[in-house]
Amino acid sequence: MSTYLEQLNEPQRAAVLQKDGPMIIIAGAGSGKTRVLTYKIAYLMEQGVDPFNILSLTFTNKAAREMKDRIGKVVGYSEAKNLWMGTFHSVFARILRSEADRLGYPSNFTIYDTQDSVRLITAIIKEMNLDKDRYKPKQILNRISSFKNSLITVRAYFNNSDLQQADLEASRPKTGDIYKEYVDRCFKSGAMDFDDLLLRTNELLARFPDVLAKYQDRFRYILVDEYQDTNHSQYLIVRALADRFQNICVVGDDSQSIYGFRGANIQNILNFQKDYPDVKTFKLEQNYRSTSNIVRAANSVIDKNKTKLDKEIWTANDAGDSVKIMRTISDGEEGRFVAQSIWENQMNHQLTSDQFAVLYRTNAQSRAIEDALRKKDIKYKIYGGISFYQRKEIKDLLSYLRILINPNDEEALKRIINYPARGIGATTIDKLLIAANHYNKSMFDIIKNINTIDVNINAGTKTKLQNFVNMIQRFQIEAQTKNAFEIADLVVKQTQLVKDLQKDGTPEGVNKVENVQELLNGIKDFITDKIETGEDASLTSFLEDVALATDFDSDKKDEEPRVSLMTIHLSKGLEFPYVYIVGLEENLFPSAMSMNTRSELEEERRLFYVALTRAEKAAYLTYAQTRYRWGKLTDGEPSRFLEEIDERYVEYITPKTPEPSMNRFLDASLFEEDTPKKIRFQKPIQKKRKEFLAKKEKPTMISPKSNMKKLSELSSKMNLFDGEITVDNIVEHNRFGTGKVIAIEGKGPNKKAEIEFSTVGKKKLLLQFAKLKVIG
DNA sequence: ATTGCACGCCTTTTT
DNA sequence: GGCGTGCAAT
Repeated sequence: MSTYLEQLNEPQRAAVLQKDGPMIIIAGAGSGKTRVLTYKIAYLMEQGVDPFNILSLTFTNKAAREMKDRIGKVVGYSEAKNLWMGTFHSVFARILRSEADRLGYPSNFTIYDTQDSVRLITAIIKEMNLDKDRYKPKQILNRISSFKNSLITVRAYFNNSDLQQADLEASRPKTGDIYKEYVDRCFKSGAMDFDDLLLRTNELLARFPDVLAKYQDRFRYILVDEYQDTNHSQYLIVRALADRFQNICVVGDDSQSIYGFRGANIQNILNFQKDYPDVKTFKLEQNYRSTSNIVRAANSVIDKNKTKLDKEIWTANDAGDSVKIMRTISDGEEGRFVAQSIWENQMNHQLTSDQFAVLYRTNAQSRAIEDALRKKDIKYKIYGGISFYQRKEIKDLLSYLRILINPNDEEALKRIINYPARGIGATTIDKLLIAANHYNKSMFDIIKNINTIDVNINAGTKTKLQNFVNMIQRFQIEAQTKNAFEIADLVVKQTQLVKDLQKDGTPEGVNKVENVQELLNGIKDFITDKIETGEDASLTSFLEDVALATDFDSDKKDEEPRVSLMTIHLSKGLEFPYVYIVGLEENLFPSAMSMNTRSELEEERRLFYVALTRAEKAAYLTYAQTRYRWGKLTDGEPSRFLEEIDERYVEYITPKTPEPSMNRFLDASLFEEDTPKKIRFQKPIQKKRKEFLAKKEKPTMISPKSNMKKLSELSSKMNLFDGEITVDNIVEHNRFGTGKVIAIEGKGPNKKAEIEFSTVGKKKLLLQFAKLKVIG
């Protein structure tokens, strides 16, 4: 018997050794799920199953790579390489590419991201002369997305009077027409959105029995991780593919189902037994990850949910510290508490930053945490949020590359046809769109034949369009002999894209140039990487990677350790020794949008459960009594989840604030700066829960006068207050070096200084953001 | 056709 | 507090 089997506990081993037939593994948080999946695949291969016949669907591409790596260690890398592993989206994008012609798509179809989809829908709403306040593009996209994930095609929609009635009652009778136009336009553009990757796969398997048979035969063993988060569309794909051999193994935890909003159907896991009556069920209930205080605290909360499978998570680990609950006065103080606490834990226990994670409900919360960490000089990395690839300058360059591959890509074309400005304005684009719709051709086709088609565009503009097409076609020819990096580099040079970014001279512009450079480097790395591993290094493959990459996939190693900042959703599947969960306030977590129904609230509770069970050694839960939201100060109540934790496992602590903060400028951080080493919280105090949660600490008011005095004293000491900077000052900027102030303009937050830097020349900087130090 | 500014909406969460 | 859109000015 292989040695790795000895490393498993009883239920884990049983799950690994169950080779054939349908099975479900209910895997509690931290119960060694990945280990089981890894060994299970290794075991299958040892039993003579060809890796070509194994399909493993994971939640992130990174998880797939790591698992492949671990399997490689057991059975050999050359064998493991042949496994099909990846996310639903990336695996089926690959299959769709090779079968695209069946569906009338080009094999190099574009993948539209959410931004592309929203822009297209916005355009359609405008073209249809509909009120964009009534038809909110994002809302419409969500609705279309839920149609697609339930396999409701345009035709199905128009055959379903209930759906149409619902849209009519919502005063959006044209929803179906928008849906139809959106689908048509995507098709004409040779583009699929995220949901299409699943919907079209279903279409492919349903319409072409030979294709279905081919993949059924190919994927004799199918494993699906995070099964609780699959939606109906994914569920149908899996069921179709597994239908012939029925060797289907799904792994999941109903308590960690947190993607209901994007169509995940918890029933998929709850009803698995109904679909496969002879299913074997395994339960992994021993948690190896966390202290028993954390496990018990988490259990006590999730027990409040009615909808759940029967299981009891337990651990043999030590009790460990209590879960700490911390009340702070503001979101600013919350951030400083987190930073201070991380710093102390690092000092006291000799820990590196990568042992810490800060988790929050919404991306917007990261700001306060970032500010505080930066002030303490603690390195961090943000996952999610606005991704690198969403930035305007990056999307613009990528759009050029997309056009080379697929000239029909309408969204890419609209982005770059007049960027950098070449005198092709909105009016011209509108005319082109109308012609494209009229002749049922793509916009690019119209432009290509601009001289033979009857459009009301003047000769000068026609020449400009001609030049544009010629340029694109030149790139296309070059692309046949050059690699992705050389092409991207050529595009940047020929279009003068960087020059355009440079000419505004602002720090933002500099940053954008750096981003473009980073993208070029990224393409270079991609190519080297793929050539080394013998994989597809084409531009198409790069663009697909970009479209489907998650933040974790680009995770660079050999960097210095950093604190991880991310939403709770993104933290699923990860673990950290020290976890801070911030913003535990009513209307934020649970979210105000999710408190209307029991099932929404239960999903929020599962989300909290996921957050808490990320922690190995210690968990800190914080909430703020006031918080800036939409730029306004708002009051908050402690989250109900705090009260739901069994009191035996928690402890309340209060930050010691040296001076109550009066406003943003007179923030406590100003006072802290020179005493960072002092331990800043009081010893943990156990208070009565109700009393603690109910107590409101009102900041003591300082009279505005003394306030201002204190402020200016401080600022003169610390060079942080913009009032100090005047003409002729010599200042220091952390990127541009030293310079002389030439002029000051604007006031309040818009106050700018014009500075002559010795390195980069004249710059206008917003004092609010440019952390300038007066040095003379 | 481009630029600058005011306004409004925004924030759940992601492939 | 931030971004995109729409409108007015040039």
